[in-house]
Amino acid sequence: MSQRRTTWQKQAVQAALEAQDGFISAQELHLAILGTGKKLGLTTVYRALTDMVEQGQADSLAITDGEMRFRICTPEHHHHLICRSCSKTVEFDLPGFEALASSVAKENGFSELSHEIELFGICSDCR
Amino acid sequence: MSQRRTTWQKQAVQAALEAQDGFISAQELHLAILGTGKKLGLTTVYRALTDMVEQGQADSLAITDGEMRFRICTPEHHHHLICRSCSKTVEFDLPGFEALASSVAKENGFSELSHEIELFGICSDCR
DNA sequence: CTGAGTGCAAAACCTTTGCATGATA
DNA sequence: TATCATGCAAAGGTTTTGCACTCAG
Repeated sequence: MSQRRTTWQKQAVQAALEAQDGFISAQELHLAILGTGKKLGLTTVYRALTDMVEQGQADSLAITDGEMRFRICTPEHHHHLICRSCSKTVEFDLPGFEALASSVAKENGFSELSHEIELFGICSDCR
Repeated sequence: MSQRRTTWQKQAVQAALEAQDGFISAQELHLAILGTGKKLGLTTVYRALTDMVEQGQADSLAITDGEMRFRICTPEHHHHLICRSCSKTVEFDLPGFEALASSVAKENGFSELSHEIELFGICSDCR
């Protein structure tokens, strides 16, 4: 597909994504990088993110707002509770949850289950 | 926000959505309605769906393909395993999963937890 | 009657693609 | 040098908005 050359643009995208601890959209990431003084095109951000997802270095998630969000793929197990109304995201830890999830995934022939388990609800502020 | 008048167009959208047993995009829903002989604008479908989501009559879900999907909100508890690669969706049942999910949601002040719990992975065909 | 709902077209939006230029190995 | 990557602009797709018209209440 390509030989994956190393460019400062790709490194900038990866660095900017690593600096985030949650999901971020391509547009936001682009602005964040521009904010650091580096100047690169939005197109490049999209292509770098697509590459990273293909190589398993990043996860992508679509929320109900028209933008796609990306996140660095880490071995950490994060679970998110996402507010359907304001998109506020809360991390939580739930022992046993992951085991249940992966067992059901295996039963259905699924592998590489996302470490991101997303639950959607309405948060207390929006209730 | 509005006085929610009853029109045959809204009824058609709701009926078409109820006829589906899974998620369907606004575009597909529009085509489905046109297929029944009824003629209405795509704009109206979007507005009807937005209304239904606001009133809690429908659930919306964004997958990583650029289209938003909608689904009638029923008391049934469905869980989905979604393939990150081909978007194939498998329903599964996992006793105890829901209890865990709702308990963690309550602990974090979240209510109206979605009955749709989505797990993302790679299915056997795409592995 | 009155105003919310509809529908068409145009706008806005995010994302992808084409192609010439610039940079990497 | 030979490719691959970048970046701009344009295209592509979905969703939203403006506005005159229609219809439910």
